[in-house]
Amino acid sequence: MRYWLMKSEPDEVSIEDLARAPRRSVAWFGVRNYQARNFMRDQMQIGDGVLFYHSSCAQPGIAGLAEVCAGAYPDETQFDRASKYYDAKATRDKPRWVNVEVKFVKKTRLISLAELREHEELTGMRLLARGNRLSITPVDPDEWKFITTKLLK
DNA sequence: GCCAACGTTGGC
DNA sequence: GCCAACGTTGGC
Repeated sequence: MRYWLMKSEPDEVSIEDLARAPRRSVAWFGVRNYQARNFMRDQMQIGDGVLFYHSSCAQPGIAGLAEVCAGAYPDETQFDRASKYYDAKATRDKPRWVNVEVKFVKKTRLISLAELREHEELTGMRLLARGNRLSITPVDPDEWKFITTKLLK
C-alpha cells in the first residue's frame, strides 16, 4: 500500500469530473514521462491512496482524495493518430505508455500549494522540491497522514 | 505571457 | 556518450 500525488488540470479532469464519471473512475491516460510511467507500471497497486492535485490553474493545490482502482495497462491514446497523445513509436506489440485507473473517494477543501509549503512536516514532499515537474509523485506515509488527518479533519 | 527548470532529441 | 538545441511544465 503506497500513497501518491497525481496532478490533473481541472480543465481536463477536475475532482468534480471524477465524482461525476461513470463508476466514479477514470483512466489516467496521457502520461508521457518515463519516470511517471514507471511509477504506474512498477509500483502502483489497487487500493493505493491518491492526493488529487489541481495544476495549471488559478488555484493550484490538493482538491480531493482518490484511490487506484486498476493496475497499469497500455494507454489507448498512444495508438490514436487523432489524439494529441499519439506516439508514432508505440505499437500494440510494444506499447510505450501505460495508464492506471483512479476512483473518486472524496472532494476536500482546497489545500493550496502555498499552504502545503507552510508546513514543516511537508518540506520533504517531492511535489515541493525545487524544479519538480513530475505529474505523479510518491507521498510518504507520514505526509499522507499529516495531510489527511491534520489538514483535513 | 514570462521564464526557470527539467526532459528529450539528435548530430557528432 | 556528450551536449547544444529545443520542447514542455507549471507557478506566478
